[in-house]
Amino acid sequence: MKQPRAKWSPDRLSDALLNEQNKLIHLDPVPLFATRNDIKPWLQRIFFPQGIDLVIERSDSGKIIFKCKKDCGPDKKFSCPFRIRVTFSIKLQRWNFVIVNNVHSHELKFNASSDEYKKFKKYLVTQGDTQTLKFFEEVEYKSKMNLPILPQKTFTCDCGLTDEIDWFDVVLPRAKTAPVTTATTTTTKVHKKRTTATRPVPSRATPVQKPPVIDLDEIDFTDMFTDPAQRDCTASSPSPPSPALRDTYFDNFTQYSSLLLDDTATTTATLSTDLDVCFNPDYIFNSQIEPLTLQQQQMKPNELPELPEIERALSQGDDQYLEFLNISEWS
Amino acid sequence: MKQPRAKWSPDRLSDALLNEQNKLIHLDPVPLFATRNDIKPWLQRIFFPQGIDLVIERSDSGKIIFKCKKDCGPDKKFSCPFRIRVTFSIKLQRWNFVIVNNVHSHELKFNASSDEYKKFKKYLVTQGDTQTLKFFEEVEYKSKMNLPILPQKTFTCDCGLTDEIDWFDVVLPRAKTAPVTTATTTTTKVHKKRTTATRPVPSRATPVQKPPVIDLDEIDFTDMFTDPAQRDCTASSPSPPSPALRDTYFDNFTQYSSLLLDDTATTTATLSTDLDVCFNPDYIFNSQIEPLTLQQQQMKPNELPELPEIERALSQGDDQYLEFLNISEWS
DNA sequence: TAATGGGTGCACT
DNA sequence: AAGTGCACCCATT
Ligand SMILES: [Zn+2]
Ligand SMILES: [Zn+2]
Repeated sequence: MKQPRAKWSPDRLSDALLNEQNKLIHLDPVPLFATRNDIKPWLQRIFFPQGIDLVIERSDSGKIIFKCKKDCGPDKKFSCPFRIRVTFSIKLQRWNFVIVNNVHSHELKFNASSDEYKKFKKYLVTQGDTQTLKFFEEVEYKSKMNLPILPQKTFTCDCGLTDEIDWFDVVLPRAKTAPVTTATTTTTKVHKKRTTATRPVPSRATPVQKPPVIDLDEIDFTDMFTDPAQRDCTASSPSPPSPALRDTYFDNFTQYSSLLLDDTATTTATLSTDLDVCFNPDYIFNSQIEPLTLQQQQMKPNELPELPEIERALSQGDDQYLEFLNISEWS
Repeated sequence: MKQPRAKWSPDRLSDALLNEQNKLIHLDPVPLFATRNDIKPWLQRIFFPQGIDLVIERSDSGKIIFKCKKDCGPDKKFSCPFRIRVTFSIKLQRWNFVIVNNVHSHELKFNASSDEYKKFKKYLVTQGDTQTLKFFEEVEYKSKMNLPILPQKTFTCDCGLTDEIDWFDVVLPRAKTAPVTTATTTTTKVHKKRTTATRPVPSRATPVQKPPVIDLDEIDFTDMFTDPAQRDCTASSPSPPSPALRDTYFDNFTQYSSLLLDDTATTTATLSTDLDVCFNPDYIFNSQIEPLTLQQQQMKPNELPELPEIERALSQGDDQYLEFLNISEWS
């Protein structure tokens, strides 16, 4: 495992794409797929809203390589390096999803007239997936109205502490390398500045090594305990959160950070409730053959636990990964 | 129709490939094909013995573009320009075969271990085409023995009039441009020198603008009327022709040349009897729906002449083969 | 399948 | 980020 690797839940895809431009992004958890043919639609379900039109570059019974569809004129778009490598693990009896080269040589723009998109919608009709169809009706509407498709929940702080703030712009492992005290301080700083400073988000079309952005989804637990079945994936464009709500965000975030940094904590439930792609968890976790375990059934989908990589590495004794995380001294 | 175009019967493929390197080669007549899938094996049947391993570059319901299979390492073989364009004519309700860019960027060598060839043989088994299977057994044998696969019936003359001789190296159109008198003289010259002068033929791997060769098939009508059913495509290596037979060859050639050069001649029937690829006309003209013409039925394919290897070696100056035969002084 | 040229998705090898 | 054989496409006239 030479290249830096980060694991992200697919329902936090936006954050993964924004924040891990120089790493392999391991998407996990993913559903079990009845057949190879179900994989592409599942990916399209989450990548179309990102403005990424996927096609298969190469495939066989144990592997599918996806890339961006070429839709431009002659060599207008140099070959885009973005890839998604989906491989079947015989040992684990499941498909692994890894995003490779998370950069693009072109603009990311949803295109409702795309050929792939039409085929995708046909597939949804075939599957009777009205939920997703409704969701994409909204996507098309936003696209036509020239509105942002994804809830734009990120903003930046120009307080000068961006680099420190950036520590929070991660899943767990990197946070471990920062002293708790610094993190706390930074959090406070962000909290104080958050309503005064805004800044345009850099274009996703060009690689950004250290995007100075903070994704508030990290701390957005607002609807954590609402019924997943009630979730409204067709909600219209998000409005800016109220100052009170933002305070809640940051309070939650602070708590969450503390929890994560507390090595005495035994629970690893992260209570991820990201709605970046307005996800329908039923679709993601439930759409395939394998029945949910009792434990899974009892959990509300948006409470599904996400094991931090560090937890996995520790439990599995993955020394290589621990060394990569630079936490060999961790105790 | 901008590019020069020449029409050749597929059973004279060797001549066409040798002599028309800067023209479109229209193969005609061809059988009627029941389905699109029958086209590739038919082409392979005649191009494998040429050392050309064909694959489909692009196809749809009304078109198949063939090119040489790439079997070399990375960019060792620059892309070969050779193409065969097969298109369905709605008007004529038949498939048209046109060879485009009759040059190659690589050696032409029969490869019995080729993947395409294996599939081709499977197809033959499927079709129960034992005749062709037997033929290719012979091809494989010759290949393994490092013997020339095609009857090499062309030879050259070093009398210094090669360029003029070249005028005969055509089907009808080009011959028209040469004065009859010159042509006649040249023919005589060739006749007198034929057993004394040899010269190596340039490799077919590189384009040859004016190959200084004369194809004796032009004049070989020897066995034109023998029974086709008797033809033996598996005949063992040919023995040298008798001097009398050689004289017949040249007499026929003279007659034929005169006919071609006579611009008052209205018929373009070439009475092709070429056996370059040890052809079974039944396969070519009969394997499909279309019945043989009366004229075709009256021709007796298996008496079509096959010139001995030694003749070819002499004519082409194939020193390697002559040395193998140890007959460099043969007269 | 008007004729004729090319792009590219993607599974085979 | 296998390389390529092949076919589903589209564009122009
Ligand atoms: Zn891209
Ligand atoms: Zn070639």
